[in-house]
Amino acid sequence: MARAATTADAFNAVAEPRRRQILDVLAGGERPVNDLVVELGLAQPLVSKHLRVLREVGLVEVRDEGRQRIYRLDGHPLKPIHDWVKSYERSWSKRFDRLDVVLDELKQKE
Amino acid sequence: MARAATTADAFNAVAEPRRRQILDVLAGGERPVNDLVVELGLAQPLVSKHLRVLREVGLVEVRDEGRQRIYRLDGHPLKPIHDWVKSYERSWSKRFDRLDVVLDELKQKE
DNA sequence: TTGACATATTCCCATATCGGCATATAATGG
DNA sequence: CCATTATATGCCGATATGGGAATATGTCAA
Repeated sequence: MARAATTADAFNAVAEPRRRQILDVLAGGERPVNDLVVELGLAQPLVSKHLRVLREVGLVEVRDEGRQRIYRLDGHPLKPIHDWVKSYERSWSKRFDRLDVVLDELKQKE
Repeated sequence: MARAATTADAFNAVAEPRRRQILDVLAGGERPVNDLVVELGLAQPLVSKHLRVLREVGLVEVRDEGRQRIYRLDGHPLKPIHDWVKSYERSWSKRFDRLDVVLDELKQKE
């Protein structure tokens, strides 16, 4: 056995910076491939490949329009990431730090 | 040029399921390596390697205690992930769907 | 010191990945 | 049909990766 496939889920799809860039552009509205190529300054085949990965995990959808293919964002697959990360929010949030202090004090008084 | 390093940031560190498992266990409190080995049922060297990646991105910290090394969670590096993903929340949240409807209606009335 | 325990590191393999280049496929305009 | 435009795919090379096995390092206990 060897390395496990990594492009098979949203966590991995999004771990690649260029794919996040693509999503960030698409967040501003749907785009044909060439717009992405221009905006990101990447080679066209590279963009197509990244789009493929994003498609396979459901983060983008395509629609044919003449000879163009319009890509649109679908953020649903990001929800599991959001949920997982959110459970660690106490680690960095000042709000939670203060809450911990209060809870500790309460515990002292018991 | 070729493949870019992927274990160098939190996005990638966390893209590996077993590393998320490790963090999930550590979320319950600090642990020596062997506890992780037992709880996750992984080979010890493998756990040490994953811990190394997590250490390098700052997601865990170590403390020596006798012949054990106690690992502790530090969630701070997760904040950028949280922030990035959060900006896509409208994509899946029903709340935001309803907000969009309201905003569209307001726009109609102008 | 010696031996047992706890952890990290090294070497190796199989494979997944990103990027470049060339090429295939597909739709359109003439 | 042909040329052009738009996109996807295939192949290749370099390298990163996860896991296994063996071994190194480090610490304590007797």
